[in-house]
Amino acid sequence: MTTIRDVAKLAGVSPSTASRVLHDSDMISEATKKKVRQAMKELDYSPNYLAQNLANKSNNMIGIVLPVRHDQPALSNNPFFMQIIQGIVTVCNQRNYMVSLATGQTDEELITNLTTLSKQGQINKFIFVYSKENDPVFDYVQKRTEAETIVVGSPYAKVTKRARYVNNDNVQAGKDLTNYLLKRGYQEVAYVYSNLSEVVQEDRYMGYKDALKAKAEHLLCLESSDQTELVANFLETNPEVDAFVACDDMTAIFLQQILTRLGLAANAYGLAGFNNSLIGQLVHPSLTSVEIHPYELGMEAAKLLTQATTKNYLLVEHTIIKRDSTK
Amino acid sequence: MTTIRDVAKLAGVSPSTASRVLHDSDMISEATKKKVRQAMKELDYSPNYLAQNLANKSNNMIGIVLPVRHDQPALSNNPFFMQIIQGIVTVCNQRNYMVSLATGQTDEELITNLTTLSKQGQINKFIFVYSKENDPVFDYVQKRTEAETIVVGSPYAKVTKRARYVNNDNVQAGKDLTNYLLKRGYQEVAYVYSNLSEVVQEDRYMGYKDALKAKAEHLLCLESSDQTELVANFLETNPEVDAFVACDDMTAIFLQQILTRLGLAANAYGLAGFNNSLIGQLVHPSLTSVEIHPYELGMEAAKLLTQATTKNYLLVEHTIIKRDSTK
DNA sequence: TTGTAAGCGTTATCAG
DNA sequence: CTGATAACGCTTACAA
Repeated sequence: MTTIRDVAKLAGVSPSTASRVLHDSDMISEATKKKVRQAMKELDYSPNYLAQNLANKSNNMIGIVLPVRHDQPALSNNPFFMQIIQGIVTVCNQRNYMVSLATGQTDEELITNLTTLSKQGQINKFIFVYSKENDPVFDYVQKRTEAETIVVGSPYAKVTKRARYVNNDNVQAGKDLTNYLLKRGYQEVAYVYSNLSEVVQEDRYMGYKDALKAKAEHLLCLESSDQTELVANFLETNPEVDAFVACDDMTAIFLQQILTRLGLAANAYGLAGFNNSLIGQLVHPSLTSVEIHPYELGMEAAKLLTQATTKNYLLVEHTIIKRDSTK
Repeated sequence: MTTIRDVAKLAGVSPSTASRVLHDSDMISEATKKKVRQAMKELDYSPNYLAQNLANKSNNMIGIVLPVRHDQPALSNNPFFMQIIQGIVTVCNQRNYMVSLATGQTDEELITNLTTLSKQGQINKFIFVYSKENDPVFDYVQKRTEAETIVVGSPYAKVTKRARYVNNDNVQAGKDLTNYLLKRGYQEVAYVYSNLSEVVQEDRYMGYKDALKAKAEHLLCLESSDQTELVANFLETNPEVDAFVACDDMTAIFLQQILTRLGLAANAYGLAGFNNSLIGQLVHPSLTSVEIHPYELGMEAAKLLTQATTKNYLLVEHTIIKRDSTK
């Protein structure tokens, strides 16, 4: 391992000078900067973060908090962890931050792990990649630690300087998607959800309602692709409906399967979902969906933590991906 | 932040003694151990890893290598990243290892990031959570670094002490699943795949073939739920087929959709997949599938790296989850 | 069995 | 502008 002393020696300067060059201090002459940088290159030097952090009492680590293992809702609510994480990691790598992970089997275990991470003085910046109501883990971090926190997802708690959010504008997305269907010529659009008590589904529903204006609302609650009867009844009671906005792609696909099973043609109804999941692209007819850009969500969350900023609530754009399921 | 000096002072010993107690050295008397531990408890002390690692020139960090962002195949091949990662993190947290992440937009960027991590002397243990043929990133780590590596997935390269694997026995799983269908009374089982050049699909196919023994093989290549014609033709040419083993749940679901579209009853054919994906449970009829225990895969990978062991190839058990799609 | 002191690689303070 | 020196928190010879 080559250290900053080696660099200094080769460049014929003192370690402190070399250190200053490393940080591009403006109290160093261009001449020596050149010399030192040359030496760094020759020795293929890269600084030791452990030592840097120890000396600085700083730390360039951010912790990603994953949902606990058995938290099915949190896990399935958000099929984009990987992409969010990739976004976070990309930004952090660029900015020379290390990314560490924390999770556990249970809330208690996760809290213990987070405490350890935070007490060791290693990490005082966390990104929660899930968002859920009354999360004891989140509450703990807020109350018992000094850590700065970003949540990716819908805010359940109050937004503060120490608890900031990166999210999509789900209300707007719901509105946009519904309007898109209306513009495509569909007359009566229904909203399909699985659990309205989830903020995301609720937000998208608000947007849907908003887009309808004078038009009548049609609501269908669908939890699996088993519920053929339920859908048949719905179609009978709501014969005017000619399109569906589903709260997510999975729900949309369940509906699609049921419609097929009911013997309806592929394009009998307009159908659109959210999240632009892989499976939605491959299904027949391929599903129009709202891309929510999870990668960008992750990037923004990481940026918020790695730079001075006043923002504490940040919205990431969405995009409607038009496919065959909407005429 | 409370340091080991604080502990030592409170316990009335020297820092080195306190340090020794921290590591349960056997050259310290039980009496002083007790005193020191008491002090640690009182002060709620926990050691600073940065300092420990710096002093030790050791490092208790392992790096998880994610596929690069645009590597769709690697990403969709493996819908279990999150669970694998949770397994890894759980074990590492228990054993006081930190987990760090690396990824990038491109192979080059990822390689740069890994080099940095490794040169800084921070990390010399990596877990690749994806496995792919001729991966330049993997090759780089093998050839240019001293790092120990574990790959979760099918080995593409030679297994060595420095490149170890944790995987399922996919051949056996293919065999087991096919045999299960045969035992259920299905007579002629077909294998459905999307790309046989992927080791996983190929392995499962080998197992399928193995289970058939005297029986005839039937192969169907299906890439999306669009291909209604293709399936109709297949059924015509292979009228004796009464069940399908699909290379994964997604493929199974595509087939299920097409069969429905062809007007066939839900249980006209037996159908089973692999991976026990969420969507397979919710689909109608719910899908029999092989659970491959990704969480355990992650745990085993982490164990391999955090304890002395001679094993360099480890198989994790699979389980057939029986649902409605197989009578 | 315990304490002293040097050192891990870096940075910050203070002199020059 | 640059260089010595002490310090970050911990470990480990070496000494006692």
